[in-house]
Amino acid sequence: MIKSPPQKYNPKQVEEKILKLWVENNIFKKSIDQREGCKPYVFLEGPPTANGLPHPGHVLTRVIKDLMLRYQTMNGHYILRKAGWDTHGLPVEIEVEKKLGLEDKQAVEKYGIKKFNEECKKNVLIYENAWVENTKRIGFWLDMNDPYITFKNEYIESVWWSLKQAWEKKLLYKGYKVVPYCPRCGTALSAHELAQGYKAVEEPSIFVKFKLKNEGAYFLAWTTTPWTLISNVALAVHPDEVYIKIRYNGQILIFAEERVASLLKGQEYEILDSFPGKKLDGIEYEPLFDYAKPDKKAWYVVLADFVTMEDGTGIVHIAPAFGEDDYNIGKKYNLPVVQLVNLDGAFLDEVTLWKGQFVKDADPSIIEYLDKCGKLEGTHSYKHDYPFCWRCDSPLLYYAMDSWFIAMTKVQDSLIKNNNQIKWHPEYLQQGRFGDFIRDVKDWALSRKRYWGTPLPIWICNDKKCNYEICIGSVEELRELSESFPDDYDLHKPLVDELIVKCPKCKSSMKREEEVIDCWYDSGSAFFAQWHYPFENKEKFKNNFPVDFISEALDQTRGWFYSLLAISTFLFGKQSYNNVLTLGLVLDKDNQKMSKSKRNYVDPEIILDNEGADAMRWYLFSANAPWTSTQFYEQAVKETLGKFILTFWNSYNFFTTYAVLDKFDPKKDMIRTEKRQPLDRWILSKFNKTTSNVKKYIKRFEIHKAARAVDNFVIEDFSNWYLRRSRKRLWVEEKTSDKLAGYSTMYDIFLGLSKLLAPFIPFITEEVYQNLRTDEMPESVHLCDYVKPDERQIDEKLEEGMKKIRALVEVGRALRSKIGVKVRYPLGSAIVVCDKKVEDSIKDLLDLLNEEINVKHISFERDTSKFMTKSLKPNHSSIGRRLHEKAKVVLSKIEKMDKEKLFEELNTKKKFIVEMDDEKIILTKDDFQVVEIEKKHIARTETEDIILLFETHLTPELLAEGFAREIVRRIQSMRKELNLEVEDRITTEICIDSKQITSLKQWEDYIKGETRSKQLIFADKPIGSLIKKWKIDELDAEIGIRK
RNA sequence: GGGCCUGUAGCUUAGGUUGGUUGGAGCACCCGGCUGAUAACCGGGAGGUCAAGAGUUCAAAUCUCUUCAGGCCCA
Repeated sequence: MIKSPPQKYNPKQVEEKILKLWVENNIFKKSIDQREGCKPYVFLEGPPTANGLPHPGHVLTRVIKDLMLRYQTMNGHYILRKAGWDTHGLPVEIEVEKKLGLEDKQAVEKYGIKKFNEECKKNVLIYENAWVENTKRIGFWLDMNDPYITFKNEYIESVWWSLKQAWEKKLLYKGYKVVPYCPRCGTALSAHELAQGYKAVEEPSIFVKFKLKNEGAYFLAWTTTPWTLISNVALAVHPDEVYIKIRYNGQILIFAEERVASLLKGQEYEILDSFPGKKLDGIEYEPLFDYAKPDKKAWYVVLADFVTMEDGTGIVHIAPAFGEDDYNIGKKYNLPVVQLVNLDGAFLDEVTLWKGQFVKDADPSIIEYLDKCGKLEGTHSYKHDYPFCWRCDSPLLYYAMDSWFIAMTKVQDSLIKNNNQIKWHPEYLQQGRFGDFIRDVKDWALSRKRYWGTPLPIWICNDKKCNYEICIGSVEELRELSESFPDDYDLHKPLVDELIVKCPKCKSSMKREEEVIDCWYDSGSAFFAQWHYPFENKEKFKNNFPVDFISEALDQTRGWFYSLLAISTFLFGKQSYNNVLTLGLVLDKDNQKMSKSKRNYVDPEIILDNEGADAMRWYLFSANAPWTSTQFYEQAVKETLGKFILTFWNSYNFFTTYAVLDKFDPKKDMIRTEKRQPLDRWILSKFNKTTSNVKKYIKRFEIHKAARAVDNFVIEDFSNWYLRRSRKRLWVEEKTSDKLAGYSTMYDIFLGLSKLLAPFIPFITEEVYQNLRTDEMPESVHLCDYVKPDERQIDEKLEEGMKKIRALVEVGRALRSKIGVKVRYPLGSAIVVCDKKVEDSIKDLLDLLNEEINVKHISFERDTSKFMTKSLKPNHSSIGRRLHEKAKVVLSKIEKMDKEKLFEELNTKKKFIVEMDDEKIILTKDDFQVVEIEKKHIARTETEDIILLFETHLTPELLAEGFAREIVRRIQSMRKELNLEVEDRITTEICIDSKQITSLKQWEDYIKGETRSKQLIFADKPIGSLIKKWKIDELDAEIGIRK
């Protein structure tokens, strides 16, 4: 039996009740299990980095995932939803360092790597709990009992297996590469990490003079990093650009011709010589400093294409240890790599003047020194973007370091091919940002010189003669090679480094490469490592690869989306996902990115408590296209709650209130669709159309359009028109078949809506469904099949007619407002002027029009002639052009005349004479325009192809009826004030002018019926439990009512 | 610095592929109405340099270019 829900909707209360219902009845599990054996729709959860609390951005990705998964489940797919946690990486380490007060890597090692990593592991779990709670609260159904966790032995083992695959395919190699390096964190940064830390800075840049070895001339070079000058080994020029030798300020300088104009603007100099850059090849110069003791030939000019003429002098100083271009050119010319900086970013001891100083801090002192030695030509402050460590904010150094790489460049063709198999949403990312990235793919710098991460499983023989290298791909392999491998093991540092591993070749001991790997590799392995493949679940993996659907925010494009594709490409030669939905970022009210430091961050918990998960979800779905950024603030969610969720709830409440009074039983009382009213069939038609649109939109991931389609249906069609027009049907006392038809329709719609909306707003729909379902139906809305549009119920002609009726109501109300007759007073008649086709489409719906605009009678006409008279309007331009200054007088005379008579006169006599003081002016038809005006007591309006006319004269009968309604309305508002139940009966007493009593008596039955009055008494002193004095227009009335 | 995305009323947005009557809604605001319909509903009003500029065209919010602002990514 349908129950009457609480009037007021309390989101938190309802949602918590539903959460409990799901847990107690195991609904989530049932929703998966009941689809076992159905076609899978494979989902892969992008593991959140568990280093902070969930914020609105995470909520967006998680509810979008949930929507798609619930939708696909209801559409009959079998979906596993394994949760995952990304647990490794520098962010975790940084936080633990802060917590333990450890300043740098030395401090970590002193503290003990074992204890440190244990702390990291614990720290990650603290946040996990907050995430689990949030996930549940927003209604994201995800299997969090059996998540994949990147720090687990099984996960690491799978990752090792994949690395061994790379090793065997000769894709894993050790290289020497200039990488952005954070001296504070003691590690190189990956490209994705680097990208997060660029900041605009203003730094000194300097012009430095390098003296030629055999000539009293100087090369003028320019640099923004003075500290690298100490490790300088060469100068680079562009081979094809023109260089000049000039005399300036008493000295001879060499630099690019193109730079002269901007460098020596307005100053005097003498050009001595001019030649292409390649002429300078090999010319030696004197080093600036003598700290470096290079083992190879150094300090000469080299040729390089990367030298630009955009800034500087066209001569670039080369320090191979501190720049990627520098390193590459150094390799080409066999230049020495002079490295005078240690891993903390400080100068080595041999740099006596600055030893131990952080290089960036030494810049000013180096500049001062160069100046003193006369090697400085000038300084110039320079604005550019410089990378900083995204975690600790230290300036990064470009630093030549050994590192392990995966040779992505070797599988580039396959990457491109696989990318083309993926369906990207939005599409432009495929060949745009992502396509560009892989067309210019670089080898993946995999290793990190840190502690908390998947250890790189590469061991090298300690015997220098043997030097054998192995990559271990399983625990079993490691166990076999190592002495006393423990039963209770943890595949992290320090255990992996403490194992005594025997070289399979020479039996000497081996040492592991000490690095851990980039945690992006961890998460990019999820598609196989979540199953501990290939050690377990081979079948499961096979059935779940490639996955059908992943979705994360836009910033993952070159992060997780890339690492997933990169790994599956070199492992399996195939893409690991078929559809990717990229989500826009969540911004604050002012379009700024949410960040902790700006404090523009809304705590989702507050909104969940105040407005609820459904309102939050609906806002996120409907506000914007998923891939565009969305502003998020509480007021926005509040509006969503008021506008959509509460409208839905209140309509539902309206229906159930009456359905309960009448004991409506969906099993017995349903009226067949064909026997219902046009209004019923119309809303069913609209519902089915909406359903079909929703499915169409979701297929294209146009979630916002799907949500807006339902939003419009619920608010405009269902609540504001269907229910509004159905109210009177439910007020009838008896259980008429029309009333039951109304209930049947409302029941159909609410049950349909609960399913249609279940993936979007899972809580309130469940609440509605639970109340409406019969015993034969599934126990939860989330165990139902999704609604399928019923084409037979779509009736285009009916929809067209209703559209016209609604348009007529709109202009009709406007017209009433214009003529100033309140809707309460009925008008005698309305005339609809239209063609036969339109008449046919609306004639069955006229009751609706009638009730809205309150007329006694509606009739059709084909034209307006009966209700209009023709009249004239002077044609100002014709009269003015002919009569000039007299026009004004003529026009004012015409203005005073009876235009209708004028029209007749002009029609019969073809001319019209205006008498002036001294002349007669003849006006003809051309001087007028014919206009039609309404006859007396007729008002006119129109919409598209229909004209609507009102007979506006109010007869005493009409006035009496209107007045009766005035009285009814007062009594109703008093009933409301007394908080009476709808079915309560009352006694009403009225004191009013005797003339009005007569007219009211004609409407006594009506008044009694409408207000459920047993008695209507006209008394001088009304009594009752509520007595009120009213002023109705100019009349005084006093009304008393009592139960 | 480069690539991509976005910019429409105070706020949130539709329309933009396919150029074509007066750029359409909602919230908020003002006036009026209706109400046993709620945080509702209905009618009217005010509010727009469609970010700015230029170009193509008979015609540009829509196409092209430039600039500006915000965002993302890359250096």
